[in-house]
Amino acid sequence: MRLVRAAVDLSAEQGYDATTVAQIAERAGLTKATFFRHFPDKREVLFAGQEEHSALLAAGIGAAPDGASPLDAVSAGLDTLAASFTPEQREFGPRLAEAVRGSTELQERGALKDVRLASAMGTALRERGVPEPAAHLAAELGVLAVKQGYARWCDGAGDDDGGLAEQMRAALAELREATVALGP
Amino acid sequence: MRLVRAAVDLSAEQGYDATTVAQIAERAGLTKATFFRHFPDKREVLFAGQEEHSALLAAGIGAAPDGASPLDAVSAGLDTLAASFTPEQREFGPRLAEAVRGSTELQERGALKDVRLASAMGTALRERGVPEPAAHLAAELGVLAVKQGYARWCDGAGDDDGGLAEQMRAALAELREATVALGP
DNA sequence: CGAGGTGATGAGACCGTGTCTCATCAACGT
DNA sequence: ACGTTGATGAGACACGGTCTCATCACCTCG
Repeated sequence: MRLVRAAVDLSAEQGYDATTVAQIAERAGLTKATFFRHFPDKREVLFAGQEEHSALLAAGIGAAPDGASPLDAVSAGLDTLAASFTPEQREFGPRLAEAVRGSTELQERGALKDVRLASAMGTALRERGVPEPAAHLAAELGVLAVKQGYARWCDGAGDDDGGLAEQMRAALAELREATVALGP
Repeated sequence: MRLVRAAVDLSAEQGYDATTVAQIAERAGLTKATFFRHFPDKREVLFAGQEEHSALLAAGIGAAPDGASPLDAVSAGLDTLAASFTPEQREFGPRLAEAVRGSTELQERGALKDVRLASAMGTALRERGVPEPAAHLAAELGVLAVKQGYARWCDGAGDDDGGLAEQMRAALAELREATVALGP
């Protein structure tokens, strides 16, 4: 979408906060009113399409084999999610991260997206019979794995350290192992 | 603060989204301009004073004995935080929760506050020498313990099931035990 | 007691976000 | 050619949030 590209570019040039919706629309050859027909608010132009991530994670978790442990199910969710990412999104990641770094408004929206992701995973796990607070916990690990795995995938853009799914699964495994170091 | 009371009352009556800053200020006998001299934005009138929570948690974690495990340190942070809560905040909790339930705007701000909390705890743990990703993980457990412990404390308002610190520590212990149920 | 300083407030202009309504225009099938 | 549909533009509007200037109470110092 031209609007997304315009928003990312302008945010890189002047910062997200200093960029107005009118500017974004103008650079895309449109007007403010049209912008809001495509996105419910200004922040969403950079975060659009994340409800789908929740759905994919939940689907993957639900489709995991019956005997799978909670973290196995989460891992299956990660695979399903990772499969939906395109190479284009690998370049978008760092640009978004840079914009978010400079704007509390975007950090806020990002935090909400993460909460929604965790909530979706928790629900999917509970539907598998995982009790609380294990479901909550596994969901939280899942979110951390998604974020860290995605970050590493974006970083290692050239050198192929494996696909996104591998990065996410590796991150989850590390988190799993770290639980034993938490204490008595 | 009269402004806080006015904001909570109006949010309960009409919902937070349908409440304007001018209304809040008017009910408090003030004006819009004065409202923004006390709070940086509309959301903050309901979430004010949470930077202090981060500081208290970090202080408690930093002051934990040298041999303490990461979760022990978190537990010490919970104690320090819990000690700062007043009975008045026990009644405020459910009212805030109700307002948040009806407003994505407030959910967003709440999510950001949680992220900040986790970030502060993670930093304090890293300063104790806890490596990643254990520090991140312990911080996340800490946030869950704070939220769940606080919720239970508010719920059991009349019947004294123990203080806030006990509720938070119990929640943390449950989370700790749940880690073994996550899978291989 | 009066002059000057300080801090909190009010008044109101101003810009950006987000919503809404009405008009325009191209594409489409009939 | 006609009416329909969908995307867009134009502009009014309410609200959030910032800023400047004026007012007023209070306090201190001479």
